Amino acid sequence: MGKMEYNLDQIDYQILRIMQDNARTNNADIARELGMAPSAILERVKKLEQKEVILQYNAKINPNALDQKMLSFIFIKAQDIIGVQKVGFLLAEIPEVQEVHDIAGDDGYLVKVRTNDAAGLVDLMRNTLGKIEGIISTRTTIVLETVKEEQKLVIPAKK
Amino acid sequence: MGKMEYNLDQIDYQILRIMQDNARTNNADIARELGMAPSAILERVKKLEQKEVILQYNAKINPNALDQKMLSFIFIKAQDIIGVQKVGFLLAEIPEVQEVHDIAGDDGYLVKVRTNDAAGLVDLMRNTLGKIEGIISTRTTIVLETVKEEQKLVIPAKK
DNA sequence: TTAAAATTTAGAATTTTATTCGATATGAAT
DNA sequence: ATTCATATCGAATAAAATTCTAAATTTTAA
Repeated sequence: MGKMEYNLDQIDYQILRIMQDNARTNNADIARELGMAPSAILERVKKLEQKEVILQYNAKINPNALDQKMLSFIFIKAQDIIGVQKVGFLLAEIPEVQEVHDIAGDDGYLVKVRTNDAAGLVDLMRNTLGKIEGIISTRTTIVLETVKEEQKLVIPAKK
Repeated sequence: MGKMEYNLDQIDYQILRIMQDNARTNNADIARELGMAPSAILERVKKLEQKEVILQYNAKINPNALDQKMLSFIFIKAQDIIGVQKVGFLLAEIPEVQEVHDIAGDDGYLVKVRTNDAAGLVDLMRNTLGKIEGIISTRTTIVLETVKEEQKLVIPAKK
């Protein structure tokens, strides 16, 4: 698994470029833009899904609309065996935790967390992180303002 | 701006919950699940878009499929005037930069960057970051492995 | 509490899009 | 050249989105 040829061509890239910007673009529009038939686009998209090039479609929701105004990054030092992310998996189970990265250096994790407010963060750290075995220490960085937050990848241009 | 009442009810939350998981779920399916008419769902979704509760729909693309195997976080100390993120905006313009956060503490930014490999990172730092005026210093954290990476928000449950 | 106004919903009609499928083309391997 | 696999097109069909109006519900104000 993971060992696979994706073999994407320029048409795939163009489709990905469009879908990355608006996942609800319909086949007819994509077809028009690429000068192809809608059915051909459909085939391509299905194949991209099947090959797990497109992993999922999601709606980006405004955190403010759900009153989630606080964003933090927490460095977590753990006593995990290298390569076995026991603590990592436990962290990943927490709904407020959006990202968990195993990072080089201080043998630990970098975790991205979204909460309503500072109280929510404190609560999470005390009641949820606090109960995870194997956490040695944490260091929290608070986000004052987010300038950019996207997950768009740079898609190779025509050669 | 930003001062607005979202006034979301349980039905909206349910719709958001569904759309957050799969932005291509059709109205008929949502309607069935919520016991409503498709046209009512359509109205709701349109309103959610209009109120900017739903910000956009995007396809999550597998970074490996585009050979982007390297993920890094860079702390950037800048000489920006507080509240005026000149450097922040310049960083946000870089395609490989997915996130730019103004963080508390060392008056700087936390930046999330995706490149093909280590060489790509070095190249970016030298040729792109290196040309931005006002950057005092950088500290880079390299991600060895990502355990979780989502942007899903915790949606309030029924009261 | 009641009445008017505004909003939301259902359901049918219509338009648009997705999907299927056979025919044709393209390309690589034999 | 022949076979096999893959892609595309284009028409036909199925499904979904969208529009619209009347009825129902909720909100507001009297």
